[in-house]
Amino acid sequence: VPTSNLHELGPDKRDPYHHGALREALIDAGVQLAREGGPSAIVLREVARRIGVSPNAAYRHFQALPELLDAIADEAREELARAMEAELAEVADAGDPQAYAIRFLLVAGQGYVHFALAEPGLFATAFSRPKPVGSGDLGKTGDSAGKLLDRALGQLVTAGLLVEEERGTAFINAWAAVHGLSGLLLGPLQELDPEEREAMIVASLSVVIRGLTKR
Amino acid sequence: VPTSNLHELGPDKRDPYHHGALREALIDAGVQLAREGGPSAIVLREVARRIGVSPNAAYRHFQALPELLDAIADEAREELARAMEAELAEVADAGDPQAYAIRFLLVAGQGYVHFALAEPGLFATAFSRPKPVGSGDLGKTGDSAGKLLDRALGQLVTAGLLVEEERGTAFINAWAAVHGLSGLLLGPLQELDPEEREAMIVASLSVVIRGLTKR
DNA sequence: TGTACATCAGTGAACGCGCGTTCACTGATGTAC
DNA sequence: TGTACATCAGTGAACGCGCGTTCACTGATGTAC
Repeated sequence: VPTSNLHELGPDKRDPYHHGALREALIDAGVQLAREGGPSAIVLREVARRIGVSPNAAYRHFQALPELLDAIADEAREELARAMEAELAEVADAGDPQAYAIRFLLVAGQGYVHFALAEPGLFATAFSRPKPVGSGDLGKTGDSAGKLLDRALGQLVTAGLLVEEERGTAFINAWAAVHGLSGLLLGPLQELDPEEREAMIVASLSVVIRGLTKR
Repeated sequence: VPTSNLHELGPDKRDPYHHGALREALIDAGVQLAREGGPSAIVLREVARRIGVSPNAAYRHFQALPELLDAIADEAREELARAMEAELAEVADAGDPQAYAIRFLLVAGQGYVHFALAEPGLFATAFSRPKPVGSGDLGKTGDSAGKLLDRALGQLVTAGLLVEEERGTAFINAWAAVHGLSGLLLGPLQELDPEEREAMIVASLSVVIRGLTKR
C-alpha cells in the first residue's frame, strides 16, 4: 500500500494528517478521562495524547481548554439523560394513571441516582460547569434530564396528584432529593451496602412523592 | 530590643524560628484558601507562603499534603456546624413541642443551606474529603452537623411526629434534601434571586417534613 | 485534464509556570551534669 | 551557675514533573483557470 493511499482509507490513527473528526475525538477522549477521574482528570495534553495528536492541535477546534471542558460537560449531561431514559423505557403503563405517574417519577429519580453511582466521574463532571437554569424555564429548556423530570411532573398533574401551582417547587424538590442523595451516597454515605443504598433511594423518593402529592 | 528577646514575646512572623503554632497556622491558612477558591485552591506552597514559612516546613507537622487537606476539611465541617448552631440559637421554645420540633428541623436545614451559599468554597471543601458515616451511627458519631440533625429528629420522635423506626430514613432524607438543594443553588440554579432561593429552601424542607411526619 | 496556488489541519519545539517533595543544613531551645 | 550536647523546628536550594499555550512550520487538500 503506497503512503499516498492512506488518506483514501479514511481516518487512520497512525497518520495524523487531516484527522477529519478531531473535534469529536477530543470530546470523546475528554469524556473518557472524566469517566475515569472526574473533572480534574480532564487535561488537554492527556486528551491529545490519547488520540495520538499533538497538544496544540486542539486549538484548531477550541479557543482554549475551558471551551473543551464545556463540551465534555454537555456530553456528560447527555449521558445522564440517556441513562435515565433507559430505565424509564421499562416502565409499563398499567392502566392506572396515578400509579403510572408515581412510578414514572420514582424510576426517573432512581435512574438519576443510579447513574451517579455507576459513573461518579461523569456525574461530577456534569455539574462541574453548570448550565444555569432560570426560574421561568425549569425543565422547559436546558438539558434533557430536566425535561424528563418535567414530563414526570406533568403526568402527576394530569393524574390529579399535583397542583399546577406547585409544579415549580416540585421540580426543585425532586431534583434536590436525588441530587443530594447522589452526593451523599458517593461521599459520606459511601459505606452503605448496596441493599441499604437501594432502600434509601426508594424511601427517599417515596417521602418526596408523599410530601408533594399530599395536600 | 535585643534579638534574643524576640522569642520571649511569642510567635513573631518576621522571625520564623520556633514558630510554635505552625500546625494550626497551616490549617488556618489552608481554610482561608479553601474559603476563597474551594478545595482545589488548597496548595501547600501557597499555604506556606501566606504564613511566611518555607514550603518544606509543613513536613514537620504533616506527613504529606493529603494529611493537611484532611485537617482543613475537618475544620470546614466544624465551621458548617457552628453556622447551623448560630441559627438554631435563635429558635425560641414556644411551648408547643410539635411546633418547636418542626421549627428546629427547619432552621437546622436552613442553616445548612445558608452556609453553603455563604461559604461555597468551604462547603465544597467539607465534602471533598468525606468522612464516611456508617449506617449504624447516623448522627451518633461523626461530625457535629450530623449530631444537630439527629437532635432535631429526636425531638420529632418525642413530639410524636416521627416513628423511631423511620429515624434512619428520615436522617438521610433530610440531609439529602438540604445537601441537594445546596448543590443546585450553587450550580444550575445559581440564577435564582435571593427571594426565590429562600422560598425554595422553606418549601423544600416543608415537603420533606410533611412527607416524614405524615403517616 | 493538468497545473498553480490558497487554505486548512496538523506538527515539533519551546516558553514560563507552579507544583509536591527531598536533601543537607543551621540556629535556637531544653537538658544533664 | 555554667557549660556540653542532643533535639527540635525551621531554612535554602534543588529535583523532576506536567501543565496550557504560543510560535513558526509543513504537508495534504480543494479550487480556479
